[in-house]
Amino acid sequence: MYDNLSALFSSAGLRLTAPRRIIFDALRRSDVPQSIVQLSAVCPTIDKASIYRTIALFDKHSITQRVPRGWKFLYELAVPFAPHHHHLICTQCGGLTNIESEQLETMITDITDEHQFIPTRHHFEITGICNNCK
Amino acid sequence: MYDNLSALFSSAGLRLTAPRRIIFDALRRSDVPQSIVQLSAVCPTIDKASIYRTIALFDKHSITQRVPRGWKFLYELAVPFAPHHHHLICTQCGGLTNIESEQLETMITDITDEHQFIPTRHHFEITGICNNCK
DNA sequence: ACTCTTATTGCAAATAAGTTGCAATAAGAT
DNA sequence: ATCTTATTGCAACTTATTTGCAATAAGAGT
Repeated sequence: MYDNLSALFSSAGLRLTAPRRIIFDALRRSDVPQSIVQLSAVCPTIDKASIYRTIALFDKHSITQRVPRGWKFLYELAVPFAPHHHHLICTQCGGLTNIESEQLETMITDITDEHQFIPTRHHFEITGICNNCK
Repeated sequence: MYDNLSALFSSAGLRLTAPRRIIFDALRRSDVPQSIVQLSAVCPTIDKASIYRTIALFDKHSITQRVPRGWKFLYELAVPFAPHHHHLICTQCGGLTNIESEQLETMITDITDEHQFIPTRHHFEITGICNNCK
């Protein structure tokens, strides 16, 4: 499974080190996006500076993607390490539901075509009250 | 025009003070979302702490909305102080195009209905290369 | 208009978040 | 096995955000 990562890294002149593997695993193990603080707690052997550097690196190479949540960002694995998806966020329980929408993806093409815009990424999320909490 | 604000504030037991008016005006004057640092620069008479407190307040009362940009958040007026819209963001020039999409709004209803979810807000943006930059 | 109550401000200090320089370490190529 | 150099941990540092508190000023009541 690191084959993808390994290839990706070496083609970019980067090394697949223990800290990077640990952080990658922590992200893969979790079913919800993680904050820097959470990652730092889950990976106590790794220095805070390295966590920042690693996330910045992952982000730069699109291994992870930022998820805005409240006043902070969370991080989760991106395609191809996780399926492409979006979030339904419950403001009551904080619960998170992953959604996929073919319709959304085609809509993006419509919009970008209209504006002669070449899309490279997009972000979509809906906030509200989930079924359990209402 | 402050009538809206004024009513909104007093109904929440809040006071429409000079700093709040100044920050509100700064946001309304600008056609693009503003960072805390920018707001602070544009409103030099207002203490940084007050800017944070005011934005937190505006956010809480949905007067403004957060726009994630890079590793930071920007702020812009929300409905009903500005028309509901989304962003096309050019990674080359940093340019920002506002978009509206009826299709998107109806799609949200479809998705939330399916998940028995009550939507209160949503966020959507597309990143890529604009017509001028390609 | 004047007074009173108290929400709000500015200031300064404190805490938290994120960055950087550098010597030591360890990938991965040869 | 050796060598090169990307990467790490550490500590110091800068920047961002929060908090306590006395002074100020909205806005309600008179």
